[in-house]
This record gives sequence, C-alpha cells and structure tokens, in this order.
Amino acid sequence: MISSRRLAEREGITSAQVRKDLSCFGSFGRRGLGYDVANLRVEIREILGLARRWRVAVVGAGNVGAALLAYRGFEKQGFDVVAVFDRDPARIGIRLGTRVVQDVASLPAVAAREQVEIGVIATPPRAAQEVTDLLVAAGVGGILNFAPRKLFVPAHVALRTVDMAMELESLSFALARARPPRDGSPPRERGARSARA
Amino acid sequence: MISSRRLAEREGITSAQVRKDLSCFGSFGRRGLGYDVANLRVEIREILGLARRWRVAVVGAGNVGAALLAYRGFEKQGFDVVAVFDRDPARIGIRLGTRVVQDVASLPAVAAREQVEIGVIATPPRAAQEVTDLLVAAGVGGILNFAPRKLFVPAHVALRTVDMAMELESLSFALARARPPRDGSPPRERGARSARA
DNA sequence: CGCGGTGCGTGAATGTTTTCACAAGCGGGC
DNA sequence: GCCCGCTTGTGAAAACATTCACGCACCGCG
Repeated sequence: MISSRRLAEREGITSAQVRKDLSCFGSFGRRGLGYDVANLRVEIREILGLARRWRVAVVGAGNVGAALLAYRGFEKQGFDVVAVFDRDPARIGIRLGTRVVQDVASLPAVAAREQVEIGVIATPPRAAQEVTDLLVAAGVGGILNFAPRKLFVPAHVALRTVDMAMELESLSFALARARPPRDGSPPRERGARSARA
Repeated sequence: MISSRRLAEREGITSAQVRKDLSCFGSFGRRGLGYDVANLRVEIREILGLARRWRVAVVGAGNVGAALLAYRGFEKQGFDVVAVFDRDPARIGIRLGTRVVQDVASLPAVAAREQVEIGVIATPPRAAQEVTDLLVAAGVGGILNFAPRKLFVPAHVALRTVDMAMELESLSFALARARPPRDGSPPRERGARSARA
C-alpha cells in the first residue's frame, strides 16, 4: 500500500493533488490505508488507455526513427510498431528494429491493411504535413510529431508535437531569468511556470 | 506589422491571450497598428534568452545524440554544441556533426574548460542520473533529459525531461476516450486537457 | 486639422485548477 | 466492542488563468 502523501513526495506535488486527480476517475484507495500499488497500477493503465495494445506506424527512418525503433519502452508499454516508412530508396528495404523499411508510397495501402491507429512523424519538416495528410486519410486517430513544424489535422485527430529546439528554448528562458545577463536591471515580472521535471 | 488577432488565428488562441502574454514583459505594440514583426521577433528572442548564444554539451552518441547533432535548428536558434561524450570506446573518436566524440571520463575537465551551460542527456536510462551529477558538478545551469527516467537535480538547476513513451501515452489517453472500447459503458468524467498542437 | 476606423493595453468578470480542511471509513490494540 | 491514529474523498475557499470590453493612441483621409 502507498499513501497519497508518499506518492506526492515522489512526484514533487501535493497529496491533495494526487487524491483529486485520481478521484476524477474513480475511488481507488482505502481510508486509513492508502492505495494498493498493484491495483492502482492496473487502474492507471486502464485510465491511460494502456489496457489494450496500439498499432503504430513510424514515418521516417533517419536518426529519430532509428532512436524510436531502438527504444524497447514502447513495446513494453503497449505500443506495437507495425510498419516503418521512408521516401529515400537507400533506406527502403533495410531492417530497423524488427521491421523492414517500406516505401512511403505504399503507406496508404499498408496503413489501412495493418489498421494503424497512431502515426509517428520522424521526417524532415518539409515532408511532415504531406505525411500527416496521408496518415489522416488512412484513418489514424492520433499523430506524434517530431518534425519542427506546426501541423494541421482535422479536429477528430489527436496531435502532439515534440520540438527539441523548443525544449532547449524553455531551458534558455529559465536560465536567462535565473542568472540575468550583466547589467543590474531588475528582474522582469511573473509569466514563467515553475520548471519541474 | 501584424495584429494580435492575426497572431492569435495562426496559433489557435485568442487575441486577448496574445496581448496579455506579451504585456507580461513589456509594451511592444502600437495602438491602431499592431506589432512590428521584426521588432517583435527581437523582443521575443530577448525574452526567451536567445539574444545570446548558449554552450551545450551532448552526452550519449547513440541514435538520439546523432539526431540532435544532425538537427541544424539548434545552431540557428542560438545553441552551440561544444562537446559530445560517450562511454562506449567504439564511439569515442568518431565525428558527429562537427564534433568528435570524447570519453565521458573527460566530461568534468572538458565541461569546465568549455564553460558548458546546458547539458543534454541522450544516454540509456541507467547512466542518466550519474551523468546528470557530473554535469551539475561541472556547473551547468540546465539539463534536457531524453532518458526515460526521473532525475534529481539541485533546485538551482533547471530540468526538462522529454519521454517519448509518455507522449505516446498521452495520445493513447486521448484516443481511448474519443473511441471507447467495445462495451457500452458511459464515458468517464472530465480530467483531460484539450489536445492541441 | 478633425473624423473615423483600427487595435493595443488593461482593469473587471468569468472560468478553471489547486489547496485547504474535515467528515467518514478503516485497521489494530486492548 | 470501543477507542485511536491514520488516510481517503470531497465540498468550500483560495489562487491562478483566460476572456471580455473599453479607454485611449494612432494612422489615413479628406
């Protein structure tokens, strides 16, 4: 068993936050005792939609694509990469993880046949929107984008973008105000969220 | 010139939000006209701490490290990778981008000499905390972590973690509630933030 | 030089999230 | 069986964020 207080300490938040968040989805604890760890784990996986497995396609077999395929964490968390695509003939046919890279031209047919539900974009930015449209047309419900580019998707498709440059900029922002440049100008006002892991 | 309304449309937020956010840091627009694009760009770069260049070290010369070095966006945005480290002798000495991979054993000396300000962790998870401690001891002010692991840093060090599995889980969460499984159970209550790009 | 259209900056109002604080449930000791 | 210390679940309060709406500055035009 674990109490909301100990969970909170581990994550650097308050115990009230832990309890309120969990109470959004049900009543998993026992008063006086706390939460059963094994059961809580199952409940949270259910909440996150990890009770089932998801069929994922990766587009782009460059460094980012290779990093994704090398990462065993996906498989373990319930994500199966069922196809990898690239446009470059030099990459088509090579093996990446357990998959062989296919021509992006075959994406519409393969994605439909394999019932891909989530697409990961690891292409150069200029190809990103085009690939997005292919994935959406193939019926994916969610897209994870690693290309540094704003993408447009229909409202029914979930989109998340990870931009490494933006992450660095956020550090730059935190550092710039933590140790202001040289002059003795006063610190600027509010605005920044606290930087937490 | 560009108005807060047009900026808002581009980003999918409200014009009031644009104006309020900018007003946190100063008064950059002109009534009746809007914002001067070139000037606004300079001001925002200043706010984000991008008016100067930052000295970055990358630890881990695997796929993620290679992806980072290949990405020209950093250099353009003001981040100079001044050193790359790895532990694997097979990787030490090879060139990655414009840098030669050095032994992580030399990190303390090199990071101090090169005045590294930001460290990027692209190692396997089990090495991540150890490398973090080395970077902190070498005096970095910020750490960008790509290892799927919770890191501990002193309060004066800014930390950002990018966990690819977590990003996929967030999509899974959105998809699971958008199209609930098979049974006709009622949708659960609130809890999810809207998924925006 | 005055007028009308435009659009910023900002208090006030509204909405959302986080924190507080406490009744009620639970197990253990006696 | 009863008391006590512990911890959840949750309304109420406080803090925080977003949106509204309007005064005022500004430009262009006649």
